Amino acid sequence: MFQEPARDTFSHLPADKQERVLEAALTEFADQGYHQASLNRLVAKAGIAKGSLYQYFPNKEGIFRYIFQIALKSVRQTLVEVKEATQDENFFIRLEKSLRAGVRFLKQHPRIYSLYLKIQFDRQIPFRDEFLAAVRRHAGEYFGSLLRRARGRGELRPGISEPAALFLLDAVFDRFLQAAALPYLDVTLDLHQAPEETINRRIRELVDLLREGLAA
Amino acid sequence: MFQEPARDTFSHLPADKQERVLEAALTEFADQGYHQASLNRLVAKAGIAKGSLYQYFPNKEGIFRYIFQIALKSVRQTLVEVKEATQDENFFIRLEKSLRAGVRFLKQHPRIYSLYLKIQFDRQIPFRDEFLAAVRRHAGEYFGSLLRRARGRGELRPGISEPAALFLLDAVFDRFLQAAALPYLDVTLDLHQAPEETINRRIRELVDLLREGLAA
DNA sequence: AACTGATATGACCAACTGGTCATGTTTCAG
DNA sequence: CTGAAACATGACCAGTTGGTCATATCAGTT
Repeated sequence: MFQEPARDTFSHLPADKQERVLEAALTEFADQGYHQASLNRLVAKAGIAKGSLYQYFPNKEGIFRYIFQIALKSVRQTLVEVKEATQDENFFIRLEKSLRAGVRFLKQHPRIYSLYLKIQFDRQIPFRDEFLAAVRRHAGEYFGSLLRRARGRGELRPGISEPAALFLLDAVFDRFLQAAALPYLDVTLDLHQAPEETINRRIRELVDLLREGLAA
Repeated sequence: MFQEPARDTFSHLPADKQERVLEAALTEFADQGYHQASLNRLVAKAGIAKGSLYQYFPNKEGIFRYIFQIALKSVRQTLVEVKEATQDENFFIRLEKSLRAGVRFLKQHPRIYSLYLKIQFDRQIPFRDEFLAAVRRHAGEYFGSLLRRARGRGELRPGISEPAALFLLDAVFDRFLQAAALPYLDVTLDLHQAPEETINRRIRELVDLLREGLAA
């Protein structure tokens, strides 16, 4: 899917310089999105010359792709870890733990999460479709795997539509993280910058609703 | 919350000219978002001179605010209509009809919906917080009203957390519309440009999950 | 016809963008 | 010590942006 968008020069750089450039790039893209990101600001932040940037990467898009690859790798790793760590537990417990892991990721990597949101809602990012498809595929595989395992163990109500269930989980999960990351996006949960205890209580309430439903 | 961002001159304009300008502005902002929107393109689309635009509005932000007000009014009206039309029906039926109305709105006003998405994920839109708060408040009041009515009639499982339920509804609703409007945003439902019959089936499946839950 | 205030116009401006490139500087093998 | 390849640099470029303004045109009143 991705060919290497960085030049050899970049990989030969001293590690701390690479780090500085990647840090600056991640910050700039996460703060500004793709189009609004300014390479002039980026090089200033990284403390390198404009020309050097073009020795490391072919163009703006190349930098963006490189950053995105790193971000995606980080997400993938987290998903795998949670999946393995909860392998033998009950489905709804796994949901809770997945949500908690998501919130943790978001606090540890706020810029990666912000980058993801930017991609999601800025059409005309080059290759945006590829990027989004990759992320969604990961999420879909993750929840799909959890769902099938749960069904195999008889933890699910028979006859429910798997695509619908997958959609529901993805929607709630995604929105929960958004609400925890951004103000104004949750109606009444006040998740934004809430203490961990509050967040965990909300997670339990939500999973309870998913498990038992709303109806009397 | 909003003072009038358009100049008198604009309101004195012949209706068809106003229409042309507003059409062009809505299209440009919906397609490009706030920052990416180009006033040069806008005036070209509207068929007016650059200077004229600045006779009608004080600046770019003023145009944006004006467009947003119109869009919000349109959303508000739709919500009120659905609410009144379904007043006496069962809560879960109302949910289904709300979702269907949402999808209908989205097909009829794709640019308004796109505008909303753009606002949601572009920090640094001027007064973005005001805008988002206004939208969320409407959604929250709508679902809150439905929920309280349902509880009053004993249609809800006792003891469920209202904020959590509200969050759940808002999340599913919002994501469902997003999935219907954009490709790549739904994992497996394939709502994007799906025929109405498919969409309605998915709505029923989803509401069923919300009603009865996932657990065996 | 003459005057007047509202409206229309597009050349123009400073600021900024992504990207280039001639010219230095550093590194290191022979 | 020499030479050449790798790397660094920032002035520079064409293009675009939001916004201005002197000037022209129009509509309506006297």
